[in-house]
Amino acid sequence: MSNVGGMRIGELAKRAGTTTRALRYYEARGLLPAQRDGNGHRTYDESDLRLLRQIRTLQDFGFGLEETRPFVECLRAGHPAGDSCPASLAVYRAKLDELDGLIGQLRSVREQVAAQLARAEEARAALAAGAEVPGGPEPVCEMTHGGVFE
Amino acid sequence: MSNVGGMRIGELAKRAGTTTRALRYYEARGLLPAQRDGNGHRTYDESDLRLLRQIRTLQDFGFGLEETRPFVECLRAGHPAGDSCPASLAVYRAKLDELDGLIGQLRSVREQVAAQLARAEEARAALAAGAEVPGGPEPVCEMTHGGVFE
DNA sequence: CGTTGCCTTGACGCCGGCGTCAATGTCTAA
DNA sequence: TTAGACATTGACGCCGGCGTCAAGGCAACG
Repeated sequence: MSNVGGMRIGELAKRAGTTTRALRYYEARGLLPAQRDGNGHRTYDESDLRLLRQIRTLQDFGFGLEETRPFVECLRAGHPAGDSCPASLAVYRAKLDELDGLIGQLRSVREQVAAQLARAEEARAALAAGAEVPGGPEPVCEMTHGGVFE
Repeated sequence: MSNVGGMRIGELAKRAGTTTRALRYYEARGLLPAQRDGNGHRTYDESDLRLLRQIRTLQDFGFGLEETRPFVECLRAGHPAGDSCPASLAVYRAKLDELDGLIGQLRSVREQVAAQLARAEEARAALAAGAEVPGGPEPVCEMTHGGVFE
């Protein structure tokens, strides 16, 4: 059943498009344990590659490492896909909620910043117009005039 | 011109809704320098409060400390508002771009996660339907059945 | 026999914005 | 006098996901 194609950490890293440092980190976190050969070198097989790819995919989507754990365990349990298990689906849903909340916040902030910008630009336009009027307000500082007083 | 109402760090922090630690941090960053009294205690006046409020407002909007600097310097230069200066407007615009990019990314991720979730749910529905058929696929593991094999 | 190349563990660095001690000083009220 | 409430500087901790360096081991190749 399990593939015999043992590879070492460098090769696995390359094939998954990541680094050996990351792999050791995953192992330290208990996310991707490795077999060892006679020299103490980590040994991985094809199924490890699948687990690792699952991790990487989720990471690229912005999932935290802990959030990938259910997917990895699901795969290790023999399921056809990392998201074949309820726990994985729960993570999906939680992430959707999180994203919705975040997107909402960011849009709100964006609106307010845009409003501030518009207001400030208008104020500056009003100032410029006032400057054209004889007896307009005195110049405010160097930053509004390109370092004249610098 | 400058207000005589000298207060110490604790009071300023309270009035601005922040902490003394933050104020010392801002000073260390050169963002909000303070006068000292005979005992080496920091002394602030009302104008410092205005600067600090500008910083806090922007921070609440998600601006980094360095991004607040133009606003603070603008105020210190005597302008009526922190965003009366071109440099501040530039920060506004940069932030808008940043937010737009971020929001776009998050929406893209949201769509893909939603699609994955839909796909996975459909797959599970198909599995369940298959189980009802005589001679359906064998049960996959404990995670799909509530810990039967646990 | 030396060099290259892969592997090992351990430990510190980074980023941002402070929180949280620790040890010490100063002023004030009872 | 003593306690309490304020202040000071210095320094380490945190979070996440590694990067990067250090010091060493083992194998294969020329």
